[in-house]
Amino acid sequence: MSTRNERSILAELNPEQREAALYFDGPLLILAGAGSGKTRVLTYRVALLVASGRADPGRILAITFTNKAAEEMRGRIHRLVGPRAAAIWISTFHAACARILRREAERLGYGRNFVIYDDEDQLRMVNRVMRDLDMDVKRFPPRMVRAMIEKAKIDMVDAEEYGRRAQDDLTKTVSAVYRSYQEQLLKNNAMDFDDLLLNTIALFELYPAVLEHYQERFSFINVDEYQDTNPSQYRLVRLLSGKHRNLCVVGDDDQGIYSWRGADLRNILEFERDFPEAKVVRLERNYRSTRTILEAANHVVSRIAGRKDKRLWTDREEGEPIRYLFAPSGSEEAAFVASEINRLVEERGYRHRDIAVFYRTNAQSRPFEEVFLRAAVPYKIVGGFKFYERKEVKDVLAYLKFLLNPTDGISLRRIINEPRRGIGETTLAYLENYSRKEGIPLWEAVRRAGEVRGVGAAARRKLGEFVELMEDLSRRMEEKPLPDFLREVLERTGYLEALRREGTFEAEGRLENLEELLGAAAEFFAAHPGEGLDAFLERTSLVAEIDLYDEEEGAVTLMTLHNAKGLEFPVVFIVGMEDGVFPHVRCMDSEASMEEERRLFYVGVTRAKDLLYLTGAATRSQYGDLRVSPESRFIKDIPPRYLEVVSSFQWDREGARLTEAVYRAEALAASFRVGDRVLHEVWGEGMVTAISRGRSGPEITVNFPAVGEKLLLLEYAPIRKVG
DNA sequence: CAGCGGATTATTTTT
DNA sequence: TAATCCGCTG
Repeated sequence: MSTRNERSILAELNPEQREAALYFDGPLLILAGAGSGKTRVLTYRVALLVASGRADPGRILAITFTNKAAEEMRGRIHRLVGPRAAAIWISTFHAACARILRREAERLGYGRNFVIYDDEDQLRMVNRVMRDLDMDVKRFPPRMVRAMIEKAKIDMVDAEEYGRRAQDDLTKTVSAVYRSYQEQLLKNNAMDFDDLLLNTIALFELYPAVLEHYQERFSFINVDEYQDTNPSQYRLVRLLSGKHRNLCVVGDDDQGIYSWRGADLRNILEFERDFPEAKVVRLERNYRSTRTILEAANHVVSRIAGRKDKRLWTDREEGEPIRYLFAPSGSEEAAFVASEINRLVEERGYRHRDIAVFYRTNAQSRPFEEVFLRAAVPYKIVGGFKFYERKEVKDVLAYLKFLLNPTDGISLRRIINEPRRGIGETTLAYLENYSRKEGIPLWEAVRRAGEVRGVGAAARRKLGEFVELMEDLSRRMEEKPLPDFLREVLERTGYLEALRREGTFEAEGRLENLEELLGAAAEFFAAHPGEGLDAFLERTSLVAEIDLYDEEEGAVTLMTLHNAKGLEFPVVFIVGMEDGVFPHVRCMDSEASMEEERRLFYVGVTRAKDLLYLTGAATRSQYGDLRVSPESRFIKDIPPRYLEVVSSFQWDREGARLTEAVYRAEALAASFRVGDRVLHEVWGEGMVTAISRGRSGPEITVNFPAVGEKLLLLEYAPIRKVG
């Protein structure tokens, strides 16, 4: 195994990169524009710390935005310095906190095998708490309450504080739920995502000796994507770096796109105020994009107020113009993208995996999937239906969480009657009531079902069987290798059996997913021998969308713009360029959120190396209705000299054929609204009750007093608007 | 208690 | 449109 010395590592950096990678005396801010080699600098910096002997690998902490980024960085550092890379802490904030809490949580009253609740678990808990408190869930929707609690946590406002600030009915309600929710989580030995950060902060603040231990331990701290850190992450960074102040943050304020999740751009904008002695290095040379793409990107963000001044440059060639199409309809937009992809692959030698399609919201992937299937374009979607959020996967994980931590009532509730074992809502209500009254975990109440009033003989017997099964499985967990144990859980609980019996297409898919889960588990335990079930569960809770992305596959990648951060592709399509879609309607009413949308656009544009396409559609069918939008205002941010406008009728083959017919009907559809009065040649006057999209094109539903409601194909219906 | 079907409702981005 | 919820029935 050959590892690299300091000199050969440095040879691969430009002067600014080298300056940043070699600065080890106190706080350092690296302002790194898109494509400027930011990850490279961070990687090399850590490698240099190790290679030069300046820091023991175990005393370096590197925080990345996703697990995938962490693994990539570890791989790259490994290539530079060899096996020493294994001792470096490289992870996301959440994973690092989870790791610390595994060791220290008992000080806060949690067991060390606490479980991590995801959004869905959280919502269930909020629901349960609200029901217990007899709250009006119509007036205060649990989803909203959950979001408000989450917001409070992001701002580090605890239940106490929230209660003091509560003014109106809504905040008072949320305050009561928040308090009880937090109590329940503790009782269940569970933490939600935000708790991982907040509890770590609490740990450090309550136990100065513990803080000191970790301050000592992490003598070099590096944080990537610093522009997307939130207040609690900021607090953690301040705490950990408080002693040695060897803190290096890397980021780009122009790429801050997570303020809706609590990220605060001030963290990066005011770094120099926080650390007056900080050194600042700017990386402005872009190695990724053509000059056209880069210039366009510069124009997109140049109008944003209060940004750190920087201007990216490149010595790459000018490149081809950005192609822009505003299609008559969503299906034509998709058809254009598909035919263009085919052309790029057949005539210009691009591979499918060189190409990406970005959109604002996950729901926008559908029309592309449909057209890609028809046009035989291989594709894969990042995000959307998340593997670890599928019902069957979550069910099985709930079994494991429960076996590991029987105080976890949310998981128990989830599995106690899944598959159906005749333990219904009524029985559960008795049990939950009992557990609340006695102050014992739900599981304890289940075991004592005999003493619980109201539980009938049949239910009691079924509960007894369930208890026996769980206790037996819990014993087996110790004895068997974990992958085998997983299969045993699936078999003995009857979960697989129930799915097999169902025999539907859907059940088949679920079975396949479970096989995949077993495979993932086997893989995990092979890669991490000696790790337990808790480590596997932690991994499954903290995976991000992008972590599951594999760039080796020969397929076009479809993903949201948010997921695209940090990636690059030779060819990029940004679709749905319409006001209301991108920028999204919900962001158009405030200046701050419009700026964030603009930064999101900037992120998308700067992913492209050689070719960039922007496409939009005048009409789309949405929620069974036809919606009409103007082109995105972002298009006007790009000087026309960089754009080549593609006319709707310009493209060839399938595109052209599709267009003619669809265009007529779509335009027609756009001219009708629900509530319009129309005149039919035969049936006379009627009122439009719906406009929809059928198999053979747009359809219109009209209610005629004479003959009732009729569904008509717009293209052929002999109708016209009256009045 | 489970399953069905009609009604209702939500539609941003995710660690 | 589609996914979820709710209430009714067997």
